[in-house]
Amino acid sequence: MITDLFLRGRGRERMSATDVQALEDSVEDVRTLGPRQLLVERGREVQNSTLLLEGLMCRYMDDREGHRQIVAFHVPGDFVDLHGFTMKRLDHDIGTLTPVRYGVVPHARLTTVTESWPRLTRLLWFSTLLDAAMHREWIFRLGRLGAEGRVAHMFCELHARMAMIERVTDGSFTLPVTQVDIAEACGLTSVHVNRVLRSLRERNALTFKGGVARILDLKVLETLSEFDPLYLYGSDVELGAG
Amino acid sequence: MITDLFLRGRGRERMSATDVQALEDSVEDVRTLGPRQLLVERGREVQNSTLLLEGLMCRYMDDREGHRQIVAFHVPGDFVDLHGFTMKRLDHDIGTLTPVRYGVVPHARLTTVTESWPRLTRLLWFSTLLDAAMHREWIFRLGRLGAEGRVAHMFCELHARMAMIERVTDGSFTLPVTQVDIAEACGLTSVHVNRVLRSLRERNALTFKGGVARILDLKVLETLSEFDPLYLYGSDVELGAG
DNA sequence: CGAAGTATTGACCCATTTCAAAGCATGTGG
DNA sequence: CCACATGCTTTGAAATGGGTCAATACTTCG
Repeated sequence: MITDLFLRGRGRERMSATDVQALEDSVEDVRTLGPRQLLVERGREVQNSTLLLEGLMCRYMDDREGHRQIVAFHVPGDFVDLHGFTMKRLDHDIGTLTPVRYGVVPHARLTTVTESWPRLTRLLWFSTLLDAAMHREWIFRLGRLGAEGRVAHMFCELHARMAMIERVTDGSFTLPVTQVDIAEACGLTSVHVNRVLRSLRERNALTFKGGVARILDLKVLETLSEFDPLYLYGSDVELGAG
Repeated sequence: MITDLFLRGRGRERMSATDVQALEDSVEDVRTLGPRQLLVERGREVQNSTLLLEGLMCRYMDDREGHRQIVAFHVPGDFVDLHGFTMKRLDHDIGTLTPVRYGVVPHARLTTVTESWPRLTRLLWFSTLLDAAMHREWIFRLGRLGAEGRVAHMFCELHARMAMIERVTDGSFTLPVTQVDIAEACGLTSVHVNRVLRSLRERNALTFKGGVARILDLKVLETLSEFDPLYLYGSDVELGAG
């Protein structure tokens, strides 16, 4: 099943067989792309949405001097640009961090879904709102946390998301990003990220080396970052009849 | 028409008469609430969504020590917690800044909308994605802009949104918030907001006094904040057949 | 008139940035 | 298999933007 990881742990389990089938049928094609490639460019009109199957992607905005702000990370199972379905043009770029495999979902098929499968429609809608909830959490961490809290928060969130798709073994997971990427997500400089990572290592809270993150003390990380995973689950999805 | 301001300038104009009617019919009741009141509490289950008709509201998250991060402002015409429809429990609080008048929209009626009015459904979905686009812009401003840029950005955004609902006269609009509120939205202290406002005044860019904002030089504000209103319009809303 | 919230200003402090240099992998071509 | 380039990480020293603390003034409202 191509869509196996979509909303894993957050409503997928309660999808009806017909809804699962309708979702599967919406995927027209599966493609691959290399690392550090641009998939969708800001302002360009889009006709398809992208279901990430394997690899890491991110969404970002560059400022006038080319400084980058990453606004979201995406892991397998994420509908990376489902918002493009109703927005048509995006306000940001979307690129790969690693080599990826992804499903192509034409907007025409999504229109059909909204016309025939109201319950699946609400679930797709819900999945875009989970992204919005993550955005809010990022606003909080940038607005209210210091450097250690921000970095800790990023690792807490990715740890939780990776765990949902069974990508965590023994507190470790592959995260093939650089310290520059972390800086661009946390609103810091890479120099300072380096110092923060050292400090977290010295606290025995976290190691990050060679693209592998190992959580040593989740409690400490959660305390530092005031992390509460509630926002990742959206508590109860209302599937309802339909 | 109660829903007159909903998506004004961003797709409302192209709604069919039946869609407008269906939206009107979804409003069960109109209520009022005083200033600085909590309307929806984080984690509490919600059964209705709120269409703001008059006044100002905001959404916010408090940290462990009670420091507040505002994650969104809402002006008349905004569906403040439409995301509650599929999320059921919110990850943040919602409160009023001024006295407000608002429409109550039961989720049961929204379920009916998704079952009978796919085009209206897509439009409602789109409106929640506009909020997400604003979130991303806030992430950018907190992650990449200095204090002046952040405050300038906030005023640029509110100016544009107020203009869409015809609340701007001669570059001025009512914005009954304190410097503390601005600080809580921009990730600054109120002391520093005060200094930034003085600096913007001395640049002849903006005055903010007694709850009234007057834009003196939008160009300067836009340059300082790298503001581009693209994200507020979503350019073309895909209404499609329906 | 007094109280409480809000705005303003000054002085000092510190977290993070900036600038600069060096160390370490990784990969490519000769 | 070495030479060299490139990109990532690490560390140090100096500079700075914004925070913190503290005092005073202004406004609104009971």
